[in-house]
Amino acid sequence: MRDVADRADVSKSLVSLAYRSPASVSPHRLERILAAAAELGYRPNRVARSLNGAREDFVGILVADTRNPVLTDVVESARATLADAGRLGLVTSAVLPSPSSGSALDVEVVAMLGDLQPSGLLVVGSVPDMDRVVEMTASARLVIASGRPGSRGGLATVRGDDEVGMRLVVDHLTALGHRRIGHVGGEGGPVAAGRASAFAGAMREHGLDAGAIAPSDFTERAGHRAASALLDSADPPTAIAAVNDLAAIGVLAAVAERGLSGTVAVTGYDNTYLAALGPIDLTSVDPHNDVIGRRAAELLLAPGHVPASDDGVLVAPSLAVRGSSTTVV
Amino acid sequence: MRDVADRADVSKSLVSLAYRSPASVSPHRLERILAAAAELGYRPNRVARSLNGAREDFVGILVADTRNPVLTDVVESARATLADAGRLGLVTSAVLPSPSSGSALDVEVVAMLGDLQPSGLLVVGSVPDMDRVVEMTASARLVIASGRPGSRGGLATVRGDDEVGMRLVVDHLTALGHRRIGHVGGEGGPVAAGRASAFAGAMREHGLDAGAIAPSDFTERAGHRAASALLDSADPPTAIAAVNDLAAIGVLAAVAERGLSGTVAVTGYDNTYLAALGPIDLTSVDPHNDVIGRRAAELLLAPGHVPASDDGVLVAPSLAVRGSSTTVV
DNA sequence: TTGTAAGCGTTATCAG
DNA sequence: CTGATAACGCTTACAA
Repeated sequence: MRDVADRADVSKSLVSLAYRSPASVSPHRLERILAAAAELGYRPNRVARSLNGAREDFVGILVADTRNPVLTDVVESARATLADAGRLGLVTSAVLPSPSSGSALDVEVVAMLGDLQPSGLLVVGSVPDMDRVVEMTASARLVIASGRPGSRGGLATVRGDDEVGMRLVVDHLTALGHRRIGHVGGEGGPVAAGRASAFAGAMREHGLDAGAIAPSDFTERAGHRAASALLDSADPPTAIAAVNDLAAIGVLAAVAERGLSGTVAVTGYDNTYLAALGPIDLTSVDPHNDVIGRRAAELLLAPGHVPASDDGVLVAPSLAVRGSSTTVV
Repeated sequence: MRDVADRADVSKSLVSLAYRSPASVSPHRLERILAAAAELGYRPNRVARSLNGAREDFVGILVADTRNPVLTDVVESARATLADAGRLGLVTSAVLPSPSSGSALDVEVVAMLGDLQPSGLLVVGSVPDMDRVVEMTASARLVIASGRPGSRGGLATVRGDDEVGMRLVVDHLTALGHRRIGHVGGEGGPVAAGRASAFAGAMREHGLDAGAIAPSDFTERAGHRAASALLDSADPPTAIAAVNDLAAIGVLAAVAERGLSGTVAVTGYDNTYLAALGPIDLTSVDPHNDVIGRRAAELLLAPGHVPASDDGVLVAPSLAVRGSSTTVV
């Protein structure tokens, strides 16, 4: 910085000022400063900036699971929104596989991010030990996207409206004439639990029996097993709504094994690119992850305090109808 | 740090030393220091550490595409290896979608990472503008995993051996009796080009004609179109080796549309979880991304200079045989 | 606008 | 092991 100042024949302070508030530097000196910087290949050191108390002008993005396509969709959309606003988004992976509980917060990474003093923090997905995160990044405005519903009160949250999503599914299936509809899911975390109860609620709204819920988590194998149980029961459903796309693929296999393809309708959830693949062709609820990411980034960018309503922002999903649910009963 | 020193009744210097080389601090003082730190909730500020010239004891991981499952597999494996060695791995997304060329280096992120003075840098995938990256992170030892083959000379590289991979495919298919084998791929970058020429080489080794290469990139749609061209030609192949799993899924669809399922063998590449899905059941080359990630991390961890052989480290793949290629001709 | 000086939290050096 | 001091690259406050 001193070199730039010398070359531009101004003071070190003015160089600093030139980057932080260019407007308050006279145009001709500003130009000289930027020219000198360009010649010297100078750019302000962001780390040094972070060292003094002031919050830095960037947003940290903490991802719970880098392999989950739902989360990476949200992340990329948020990042693009931040970039459009000229704000840097630093994505980091927050979770490390642990021998004991399967996965744990990567404390070191979060600590480092906290030391960087980001002005905002976007947590994408369900990160363990949120209390720790909040504590270590106290400087930042916090928004959670696609996280555990209602895990921590008082935190701003943006997520898909699973109530509406499941209602779309049940509306669609009943419109096709289905009455005996099963659900495969409910296990593996609060998201699954929420979708199961949303399913039950939607069924009741239609005056239908919501008893046929076969426990499954988010995996293909579990979906297959749960669907097998439903299909082999005394009163098998004519349609099955799965908790996500992967489980739905397991359901499709169970249906195919019984020669029921095209007879039993199947739906997934999340509308990942899996659902659109030719051999799969799965009707699925699209939570609009891009919108979730964008809204979350906008909350972080907005001036003032982040509104921390209890429910948070709910993004309305839509239904992507495909071949797996075209049978009319 | 001063507070900890006071509480533990030692000098500030010793607290610093306690964290950087615990062995050189007498056990009983060390214990007192750690106890004081725990009570005060103190941890060394990593950012302040990075500010003075010395390289920091962590590795930055730059990912070219967070949505590419091949790359995230490599990243997670590298991260786990680093964690086992007690080394922090900070994953960041290096590429931002750009209006012009589709995607561009996120210079700000790389600059920030460079300012953090990582001791090592792992670049996963093909990142644009590597010269820029090298320049901005001069402090770090650099290793590239799963990157463009031979893009930049003199850089340490770890990647899958596509020569061997394609030979495994052709060996497998010829063992099943196939003679007319087509390839779908060759477009979309140097990886595709390399696989296409590896395919041609393997065919020649078997004394077969390698002429049937239909241009396709890594997408399902392109795979479908290319396979359609092959299958509708005068002398259609009895087996098709695709450049990756997604293109292979397009190939499967083209095969199915012509009522040739079970007759025409299909193989993919990368052995992503797609290939293992029930309705897809695709034979695929497994590049062992976990090994690639681990080897890359080990290069970074090893003492001394990173060996920068021109070819770099080649990891031998294996073949995951599934239903899509069980037909015996 | 300028120049000066203090401060951010650490590490490094060095004489005691 | 201590204590003091300088340095890392920047921001900020203040007096000129």
